[in-house]
Amino acid sequence: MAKKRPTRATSHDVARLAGVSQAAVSRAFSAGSSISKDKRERVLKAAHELHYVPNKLASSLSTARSNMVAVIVGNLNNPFYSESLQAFVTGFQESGRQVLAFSVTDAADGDEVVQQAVYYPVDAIVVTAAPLSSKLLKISAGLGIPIVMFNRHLDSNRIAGVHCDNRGAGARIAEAMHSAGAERFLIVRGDPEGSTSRDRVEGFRTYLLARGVPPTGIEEIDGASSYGASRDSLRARFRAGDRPRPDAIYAVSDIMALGCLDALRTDLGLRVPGDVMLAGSDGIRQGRLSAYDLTTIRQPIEQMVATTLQMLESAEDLKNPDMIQVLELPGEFIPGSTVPRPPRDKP
Amino acid sequence: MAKKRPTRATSHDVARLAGVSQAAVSRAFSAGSSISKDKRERVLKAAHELHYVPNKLASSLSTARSNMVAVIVGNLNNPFYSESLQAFVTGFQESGRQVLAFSVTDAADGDEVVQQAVYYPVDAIVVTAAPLSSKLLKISAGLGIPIVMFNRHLDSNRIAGVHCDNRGAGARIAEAMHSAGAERFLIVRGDPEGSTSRDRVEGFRTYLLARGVPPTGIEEIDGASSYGASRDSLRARFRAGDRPRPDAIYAVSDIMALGCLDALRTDLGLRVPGDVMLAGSDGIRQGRLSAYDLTTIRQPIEQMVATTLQMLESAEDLKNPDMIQVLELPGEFIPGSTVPRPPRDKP
DNA sequence: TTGTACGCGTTATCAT
DNA sequence: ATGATAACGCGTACAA
Repeated sequence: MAKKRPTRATSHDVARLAGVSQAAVSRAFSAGSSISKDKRERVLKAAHELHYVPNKLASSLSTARSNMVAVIVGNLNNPFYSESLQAFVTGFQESGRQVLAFSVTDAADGDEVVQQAVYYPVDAIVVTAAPLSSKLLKISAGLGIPIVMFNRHLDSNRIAGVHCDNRGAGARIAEAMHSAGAERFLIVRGDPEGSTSRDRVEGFRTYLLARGVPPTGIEEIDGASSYGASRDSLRARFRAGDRPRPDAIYAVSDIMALGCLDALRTDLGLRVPGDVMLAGSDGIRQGRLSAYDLTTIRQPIEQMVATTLQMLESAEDLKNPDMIQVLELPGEFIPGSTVPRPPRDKP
Repeated sequence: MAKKRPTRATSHDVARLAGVSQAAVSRAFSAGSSISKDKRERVLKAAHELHYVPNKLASSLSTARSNMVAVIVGNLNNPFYSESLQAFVTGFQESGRQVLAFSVTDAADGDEVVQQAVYYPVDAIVVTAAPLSSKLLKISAGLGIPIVMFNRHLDSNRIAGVHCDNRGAGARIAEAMHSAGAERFLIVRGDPEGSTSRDRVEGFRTYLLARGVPPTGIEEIDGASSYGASRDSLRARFRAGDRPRPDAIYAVSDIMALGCLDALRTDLGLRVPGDVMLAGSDGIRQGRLSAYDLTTIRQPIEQMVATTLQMLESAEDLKNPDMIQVLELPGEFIPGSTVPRPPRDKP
């Protein structure tokens, strides 16, 4: 009995068995290269026998294309991120590329994670989380790895990216609440470092101030971008009797809004929107479930991912400072049942 | 002005700049190799200047360890999968390994996806989805890549794996419902090819039949492992007036159970558990939200992932047929409010 | 079409 | 401690 060889078969092994050159094996496996039909078949047969599959890592050494893309996401327990990752994995898989997944939970270690990613000669990096401006710039310039920011952007606009009109989203929510008669507003903010939370808060505030709402009428608490933290801190805020309660709450992301909703209804026994109105932003599936039916602004994830993929197709553009584009897509207002709707027609 | 070089710096470039040999550069970057302190510093300085980082792909070519692990998940829109993936990415990241993520949505293309994964010389493959028995066996044997099945198992037990006691889970749910007085049962099944759904259904049925429930008292419909499909098909079943309605529903996974819950309460206006009782399995976060409070059996994801990681540590064992272990962990009964609870004390 | 020979960027072995 | 030099597995010019 032959001893089992511990290492996998190489193209040389196949070549030897098939009685051809190693180059022939390589050709047999690359579509559209000149090789006679019967020779290819002989090679494939031998390959099958040895359980041979080409080693993509080795091939990427010579071609300088790894066909791998690093995707850096935040906490996957936030459905927005897992929905995005799903879209990316599917999308890349279709174009024959693989996703090397990285998760950054603590904002702190964001840079370190990017560092890890860069050790692999990935064809591109997609960043959907982490506040890593300076480092990113250096990498993009120094290593020559194209970077696309998804749902994030830098003020400088020096890195390509796709994101939603978050200022507009905040403003639209403010409008809905204001026109529904709200007067005392509470913002539950997410990561203050992230552009997403910042922009939404800013859009919300700006709209209200322009409508004459006094600055003291807009309060702000922290929700740490999570369901649990939001639920806890909103409950605490409402139980602290020292200040008047808000009548409208804008949680900067849906997952936080759901925490707030459960705090209001379950923990505090309030009616939404009867006692308080509430809205979020993102448009995650969970918010659409009938038990919640959250009023929100939906991010067009599919379209955003598709756009990202397109940007990466023309990767050369990403290295040319003049061709860098930062795309801002509009969000879609989803009128749920947590903010009173305006009457249909004016009589 | 120097022209920007398009390719990334290599150890040779650094060596040249620092005036040392290429080997010295390699040593400077590998901890614990013999190199003088000042030489290392000189190298690191030069490396920093050139934005040099070691290319892990090239290194894995010589070390035969890629430090990459393929994780094949099902649809990430099922929270159970995204929670698992989150745990894997975090866990692997901590031990310096990277996750190459693959998603298989159609059960059909499962084998093809595995094929893709194998092109990369990953150190291991974790399969959390896909019904790919024969192919997997061949790969594990032929390529010598360790495989661990997560939340899945083959009848043959010839591939290492970790999963929950799904038969026990089904039985436990059956017990809760039966002792709460249910008489007509409905099973909403998931992927009939997957061992998970199959085992849970079997455990549920077996328990009831043993308690004298007639086979005609146990109905079965398809939920396609998704929220939407379950909601739709349960609604359809209840609106078809030709058969008596069940008084207990076991949806084989939580995400499906939530679909059923919304169908019952929102679409059909029924009370749960007043009119019908309902339970799921998995223990996803979403089910714990107060708007649902689903009765379920929780899978110990963290523990399952930790065990998987441990198995991979001793990768040699996975190649030795005698050392392959298939671990079955108990699930935890979570008494929610969708199945009536038994009275606390017997008088 | 086919084979030879070299390069991709690292690690590892061997002298020194 | 240090520097040549040989793998690692594959693409690909080049010559035949």
